[in-house]
Amino acid sequence: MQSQNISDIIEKYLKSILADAEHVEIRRSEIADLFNVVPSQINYVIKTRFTIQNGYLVESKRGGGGYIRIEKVNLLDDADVLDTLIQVIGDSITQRDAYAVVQSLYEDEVLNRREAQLILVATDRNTLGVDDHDLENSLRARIIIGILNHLRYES
Amino acid sequence: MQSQNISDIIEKYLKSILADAEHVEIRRSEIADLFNVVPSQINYVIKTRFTIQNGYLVESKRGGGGYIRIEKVNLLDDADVLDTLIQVIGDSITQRDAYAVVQSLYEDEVLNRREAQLILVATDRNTLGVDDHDLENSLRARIIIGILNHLRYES
DNA sequence: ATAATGAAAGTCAATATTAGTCAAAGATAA
DNA sequence: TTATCTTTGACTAATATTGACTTTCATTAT
Repeated sequence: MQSQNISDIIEKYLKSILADAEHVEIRRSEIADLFNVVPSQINYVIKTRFTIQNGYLVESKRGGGGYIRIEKVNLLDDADVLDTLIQVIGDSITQRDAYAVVQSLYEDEVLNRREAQLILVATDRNTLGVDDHDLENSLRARIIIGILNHLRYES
Repeated sequence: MQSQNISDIIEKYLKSILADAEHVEIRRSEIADLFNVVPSQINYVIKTRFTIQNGYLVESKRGGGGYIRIEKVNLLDDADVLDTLIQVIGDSITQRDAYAVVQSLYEDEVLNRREAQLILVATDRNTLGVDDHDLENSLRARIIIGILNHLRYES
């Protein structure tokens, strides 16, 4: 019923491998062949679904023996998660990236489910309801960063 | 009582599916074709008949493989209290009044301390950081109302 | 060594495929 | 009649797909 588009299916495939392994290493053209899409669609999937906001690191190499390697990283392992995230957010963030950030915080148990939902609602496009996109994205960044900064001062 | 208009019929159709399933996931154009109406009429039906006040959550995605998904949720007992608050807030609220609203929700145990703090941070004048006071107050109203609407149901 | 070749992956913009918005026109009810 | 609800469609926005062109790297030939 769901995931009718190929990108979602490829995403699930890669994540199913990552569920059992530390990382995935693919040959772009092989995955493209496997799902009958053009190679550059793999880049699209990675760019939209395996960002650092989502908690993934991607590295690759071109030329003979080239590869794309995707690794799931745990933000809590970093010296300071919140600082890292705040840097990544900067002064503007899209709803999609915000979702990824909040999801990562939930997975790392910085936020519980209810808190994560609250933040997503507060920063939802429709909630903010401003027509200027730049303003919307900067408000979202301010709200999330405000909350992240608050989290570091409470027990 | 006869309710012979198409919007009512589409409403009944969707609700009959929801009687047996947790949620419905449709392709807008398919339903529009099925009932011989323009696609945007589906939006009209959803907007007028599947509101959160009636206990429905709606989410959608555009682009290839896009969909509209309607989910029936359980409304909580607090729902009418929330209605009252939403009315009181209207389309603008000062930081001081917002504090009072959040405080009372905390006292009524609708929110715990951490959640209350989150909301106050998200709607704080410095967090929002807009110069225009009217805009600030209306953003604050939208955020709090968005959250109150979210608190209506069990997720 | 250096140059040429081929085998990868990357970029980007055009196109395709959905859903959303809004306001005008039409229909119905009060 | 008038107010509200419904229907329609033109326009907008978001997301996905595709392919031509570019860049990088390893290997082979000179």
